[in-house]
Amino acid sequence: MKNKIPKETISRLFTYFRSLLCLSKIGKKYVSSYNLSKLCNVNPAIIRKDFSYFGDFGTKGVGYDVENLIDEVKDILQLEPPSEVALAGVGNIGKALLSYRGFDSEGFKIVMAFDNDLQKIGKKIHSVTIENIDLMKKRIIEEDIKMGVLTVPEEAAHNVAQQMKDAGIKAILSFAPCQIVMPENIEVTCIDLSTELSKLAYYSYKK
Amino acid sequence: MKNKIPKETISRLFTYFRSLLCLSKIGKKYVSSYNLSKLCNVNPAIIRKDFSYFGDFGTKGVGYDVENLIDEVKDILQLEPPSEVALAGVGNIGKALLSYRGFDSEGFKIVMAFDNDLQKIGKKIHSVTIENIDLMKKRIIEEDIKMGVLTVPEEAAHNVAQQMKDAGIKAILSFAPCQIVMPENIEVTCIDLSTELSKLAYYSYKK
DNA sequence: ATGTGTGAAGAGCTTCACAGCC
DNA sequence: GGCTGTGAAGCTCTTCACACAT
Repeated sequence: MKNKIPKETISRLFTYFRSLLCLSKIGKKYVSSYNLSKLCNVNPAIIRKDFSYFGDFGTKGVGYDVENLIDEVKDILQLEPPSEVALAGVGNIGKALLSYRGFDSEGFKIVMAFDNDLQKIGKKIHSVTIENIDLMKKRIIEEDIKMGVLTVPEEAAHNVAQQMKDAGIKAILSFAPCQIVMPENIEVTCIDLSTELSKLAYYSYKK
Repeated sequence: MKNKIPKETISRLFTYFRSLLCLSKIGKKYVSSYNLSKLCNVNPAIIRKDFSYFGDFGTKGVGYDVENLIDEVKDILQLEPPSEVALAGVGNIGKALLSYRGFDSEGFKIVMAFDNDLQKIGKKIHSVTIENIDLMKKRIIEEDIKMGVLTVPEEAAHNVAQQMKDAGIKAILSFAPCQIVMPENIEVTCIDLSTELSKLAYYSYKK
């Protein structure tokens, strides 16, 4: 039962979680893998297998208890307490992330933000005050933050990532359109918006 | 040689493309799969296999001709001419995408943008004038646009996606934190920024 | 009758390792 | 010697199909 868990499984658990919250909101008590599959666009057998990695959450002939499943998933994904995150670069994407609500239930919280633009420093977005990026390393160490978001321009990306590393950050989500090279022990995810668009263009041609 | 091509291969080609442009910029004439692997963080054997799906681009004992490979990849990914894209929702993420440069070489071009905020309508961002979203369907049909980007709030997402579908859009990139349900023949990619952050939090705990 | 949990089969992708060419 | 291109092996994830519980 505690075999290797595919990392796709983890990704899908987030999707299930979203759909389960919706079901909970409309008062659904039980859901079958089949019904969940329609909401999430995932094969029912996969859904059952995904959950079965972590335990026997369902009842045969009935399905899964929505509230109970929500709690189990929360637990698996360790959504509580939320991780504290530092954000560098308050441009458009940075602002979008800072302004995003509903983070409470999502397992993390942006608690500090940095920029090098004096116009921006001191301003407040959703209860986070923008600080001078020169102080970033010090502040991250002070507050013992372990996750960073990189929303700075490409030319600054490597430098800022390096500072995050030096400050003891263990995971970085980057939106810079370039590879961020970090040692093995630091988890890095790069989301390149333009590449995502290009990919989509490619796939839409194929139809 | 023209077997099934893994979709991961396509994703990686975009990564290679980025690195190849860098190599070209610094005047590198040839690159081996090994050197490219260090830039892209991908196993050299995979790189060779990825290219081999499309032809014999390399020279044994030498490597790949950078300029030639760039052209081949451009061709494979059909980056030219760029696809025209319509964007709905000029919030922070919408603005970020509109402001993003370097799209020329990337296979697409945002040619129209829509919002329902009268304050925004008529304003111009990077040569694109924001139009009233009520006119979206008509305008997309007029200009025969086939790709759409959804950067509207969650509550508007389904409605706007539906309008795009009705206007004949074939591919949608959505940043709304919810599943967008579309018929099989419409390609949909959802990027949920908060889920990406949560995933990263999960993986960083595991270290 | 309905729907989970799961071993086994199948599909898809990666890695190995080496022949062949420069 | 150096490096590609590729069959074969290995691995991982998905799908099937059915026993079993309600």
